[in-house]
Amino acid sequence: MSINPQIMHSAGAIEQHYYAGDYIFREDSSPQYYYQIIEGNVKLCNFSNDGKEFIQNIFSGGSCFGESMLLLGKPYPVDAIALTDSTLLKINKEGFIHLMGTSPEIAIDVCTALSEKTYNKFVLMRKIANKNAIERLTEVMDMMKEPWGNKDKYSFEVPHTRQQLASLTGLCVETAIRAIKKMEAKKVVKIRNRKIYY
DNA sequence: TCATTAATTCGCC
DNA sequence: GGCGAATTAATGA
Repeated sequence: MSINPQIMHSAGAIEQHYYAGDYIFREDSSPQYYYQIIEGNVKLCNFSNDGKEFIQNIFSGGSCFGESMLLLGKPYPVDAIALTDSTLLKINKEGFIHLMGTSPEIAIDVCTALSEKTYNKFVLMRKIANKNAIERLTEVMDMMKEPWGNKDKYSFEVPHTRQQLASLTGLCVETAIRAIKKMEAKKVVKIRNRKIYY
């Protein structure tokens, strides 16, 4: 669910390239753009004072982000960081509002994308609360696997490091690793070359 | 290829 | 469960 890149271009959107680790925007800064990913992966996250991070969300090609804060006019509550080298399409507030005004389809697409993210957030929050490490990781992997066509066991290679999985679930790395090993023993996942298959 | 850095794992408390 | 150290993989010169 995202806006046709050509339409965005004609409305004044610009492409911007980011290298892995680059900040796209920072917490507390003021929202300027609607972003759509052409290529690459982006995470939205927070860092606590002691340096630990909590990943709110990870987006890949075709996804968009920043729309909720753009219209709200409040400072960003998260950092956005490129996980891989990424190309993004961004459009400023005026252009974005204009686009929404010219086409009901686009407005609906944007709303749908936003709803989807909100929905996933709710699901994830509910699953992550009050559960042990194994269950949290299972839920996160379920959500990541869902858009993947192949539902077979072990068909899905988890595209994140253990660090990232831990940051997504609010666990520490060691706990995540221990849980993943138990999951392997229970035949929930398979590990090959440190890659996790679910 | 070697050196540096990041990720993972393990032992210990 | 968390800390520090050891091991392994990835990255860059």
